[in-house]
Amino acid sequence: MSTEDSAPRKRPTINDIAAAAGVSKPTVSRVLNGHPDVSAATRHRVQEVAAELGYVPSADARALSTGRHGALGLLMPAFSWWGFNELQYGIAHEAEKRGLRLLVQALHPGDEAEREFVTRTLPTLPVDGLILLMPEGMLRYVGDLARSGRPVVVVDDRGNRPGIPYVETTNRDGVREAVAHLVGEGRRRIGFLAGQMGSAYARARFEGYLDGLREADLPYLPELVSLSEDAPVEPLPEDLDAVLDAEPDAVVAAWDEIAFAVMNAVHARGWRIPEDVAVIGFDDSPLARAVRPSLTTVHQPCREMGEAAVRMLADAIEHGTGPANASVPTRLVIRESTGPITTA
Amino acid sequence: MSTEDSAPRKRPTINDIAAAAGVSKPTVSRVLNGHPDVSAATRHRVQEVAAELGYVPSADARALSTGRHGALGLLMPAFSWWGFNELQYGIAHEAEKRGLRLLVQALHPGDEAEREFVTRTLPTLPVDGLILLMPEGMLRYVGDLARSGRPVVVVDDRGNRPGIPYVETTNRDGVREAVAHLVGEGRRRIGFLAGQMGSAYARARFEGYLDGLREADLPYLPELVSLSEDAPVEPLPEDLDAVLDAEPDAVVAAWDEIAFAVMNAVHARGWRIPEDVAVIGFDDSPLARAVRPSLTTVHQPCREMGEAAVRMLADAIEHGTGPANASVPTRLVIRESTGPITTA
DNA sequence: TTGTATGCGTTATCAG
DNA sequence: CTGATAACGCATACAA
Repeated sequence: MSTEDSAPRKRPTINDIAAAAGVSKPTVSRVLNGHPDVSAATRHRVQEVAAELGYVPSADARALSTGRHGALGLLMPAFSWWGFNELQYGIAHEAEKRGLRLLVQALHPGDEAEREFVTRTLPTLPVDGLILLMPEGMLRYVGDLARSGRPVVVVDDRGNRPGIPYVETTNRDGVREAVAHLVGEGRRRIGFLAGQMGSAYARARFEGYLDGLREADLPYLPELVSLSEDAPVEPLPEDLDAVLDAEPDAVVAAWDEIAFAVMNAVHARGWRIPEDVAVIGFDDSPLARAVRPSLTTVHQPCREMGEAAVRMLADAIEHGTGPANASVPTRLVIRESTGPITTA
Repeated sequence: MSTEDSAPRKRPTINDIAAAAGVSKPTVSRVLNGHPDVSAATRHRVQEVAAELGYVPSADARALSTGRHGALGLLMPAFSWWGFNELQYGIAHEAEKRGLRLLVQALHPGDEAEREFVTRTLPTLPVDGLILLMPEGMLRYVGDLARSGRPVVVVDDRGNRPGIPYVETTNRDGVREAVAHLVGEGRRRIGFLAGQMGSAYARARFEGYLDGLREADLPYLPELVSLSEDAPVEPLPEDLDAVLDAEPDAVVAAWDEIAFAVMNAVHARGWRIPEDVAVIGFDDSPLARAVRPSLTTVHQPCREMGEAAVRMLADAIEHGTGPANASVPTRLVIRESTGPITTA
């Protein structure tokens, strides 16, 4: 019905525009790239013709000519992470705003695969910069990454690499606020539970706990704290029990998974949440909202972290900016697992 | 310490290789692309020199020359989905195996944004094919997508578009098996709960329920079923209550969220799971494992679905294969919410 | 089996 | 302000 051909013809190039507009190729290029030194008349004509022809630039040709790919790469680990979806959306969104495409590269576990990746596939990626997501083992190679000539940003690095810029969240402050919230509800025996402490953010959150106590002039009671140096992600059941034996009226968990374990243990003892003991987590993973009672927790702004990472990377690509980390603020999300204390 | 320059020199091109190996450019190209008509001697020499120089091909140049980008695009919706991480990992993995890169493009909600996307940014994407993930509103434009000249595959299309190949899971069979499992545990009054039925997979799962009943010679009891035509994602509380009032000894939920709602309602009545009533979900979302009791559910193989999508797309790109859908098999994951019946 | 010439679509350099 | 011309790195006819 319309006048368009249904057969998808060859895409028009700047050559076609040039011919149709009666100007030269470079002039078209200048117009399309917004260069100032073009007469208003020709600029107008060229734009008109370009629109009429349905011109879309060739990313590949541009990349070849400029030496820049106009894209950045996201290296994703093999394991699933609750915040990945949001983080990537933030990255993709911010990248698009800046005219950058997003290339995703899956990382494979295992030494062999990592080495192979760094030496073989990494150099071939047509990207101007890299975002490395919680690389775990990859961290050993992060130096090589940086040396590959392209700027690198690490998101939520566990144990920051010197010289590599990273994006984190306000781990310390977030927990401090959480403690303050509990104090405001009348809690005085506030416990802290963490699993493995091998990461920078775990230590930061513990510091935030101490800050919170200090701020409220509460004493540090070792029996209310478990840092399970060598435990897996969650604290050992006996450590958890030990803390509960000390009868806290609130527990701050270093991350949500721990909070869920706490809630189960508390329920098992027949104690009520939040009447007898309040529970606060960290992350605001999807589970936090779904669990009963729903979990008050420190929201980790994954989408914003992704955006920040892209901003840093884009700056580094354009102005060769050096390492300048970013710390995206958390936000306390109050749900059902906290509330005024009821127990004597 | 080593002999390498630390200053990242200009990347070597096939020109450099040609010069160093004393052959011509095209010869190098042929060797690198595995063309047969090259003498073993030169082939060897070229490969040696290429390795020595640390040559990596330029994806951009190759794309420009061949007219193929060697990449495929994943269109991701703005909302979070529990299976996205796994799905994308499957896509990325399979794409890499086939030497394809993965471009991720975020979709923005809203009519204006969608139209803008299809007409402006979509044509510029340097990809040879597109994977469209549960596009919701985008479905209106899926025709335009296909007409853009590049093959398109839809993952988990709700209400399949004619002519557009899609990847789904065995919704019908999965539920049938779930029912069989319940029957095997002695359940006889098996209910079925769904939220909105506007999607193809919801209807398929209901059919599976009917299949299961039929297979076990169980009667279809309308009072045990709620299809809430116009409800939101979860069924209305009154519908749920109505089904429970009919005293089922098991409930199959069309997806996990519904199962969680069922579990809460069952607990609220003081009934035990699974002793009094068993519950089975569909999806195997992360919550299913975390909830107490953990949820028996039909596992939806997101990673495999991603792999299948890439296979279909790659075939379509290479051989221009027409629409040939894929159905990836589900797997029943038995956890605590089912078990032998105890109630009289 | 190998080399020459040319083209892919764009930007950059340099005259005019 | 504009237009020739070259260059980006690679692949492909075609000729040798």
